Amino acid sequence: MNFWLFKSETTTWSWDQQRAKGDAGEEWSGVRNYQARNFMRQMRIGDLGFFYLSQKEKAVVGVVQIIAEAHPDSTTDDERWECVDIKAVRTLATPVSLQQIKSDPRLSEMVLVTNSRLSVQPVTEDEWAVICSLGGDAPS
DNA sequence: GCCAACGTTGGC
DNA sequence: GCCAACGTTGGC
Repeated sequence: MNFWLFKSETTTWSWDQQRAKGDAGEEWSGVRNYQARNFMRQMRIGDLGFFYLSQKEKAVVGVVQIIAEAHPDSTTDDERWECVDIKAVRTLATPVSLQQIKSDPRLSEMVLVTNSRLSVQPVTEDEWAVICSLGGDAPS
């Protein structure tokens, strides 16, 4: 089991929209960055991820699960781009802000901190547990 | 709204 | 294959 982080903006794709898709989930389409795509290729069904909102909220707000492994991105004919499907699993009791993440020494190596522009990124098991704890959630 | 960091493109 | 120019992202 691996852990990931998906970055979105409320104005583009909100947590409410993601949750409204229910167990059917939705394609994480539109990624046009090789590093991000390569991480998606490594994802397996059942892996968990955080849903992070950049720009306005700047906080981890929920947990998602991979429900389909990498496949062609339906929003382009360009064969280079692939995406996975994810579904919302639960909302964190308390959103974990970027400020909190940056100020916590246990999270200083997070990709969110060291490479803030990467939109799909890996999260270590330790980082996963810390953020779940800060969010008032059991780390499962 | 600004700007630093980063990725991509294209000329050589 | 290098690198300058350009575009985009995202925190502040």
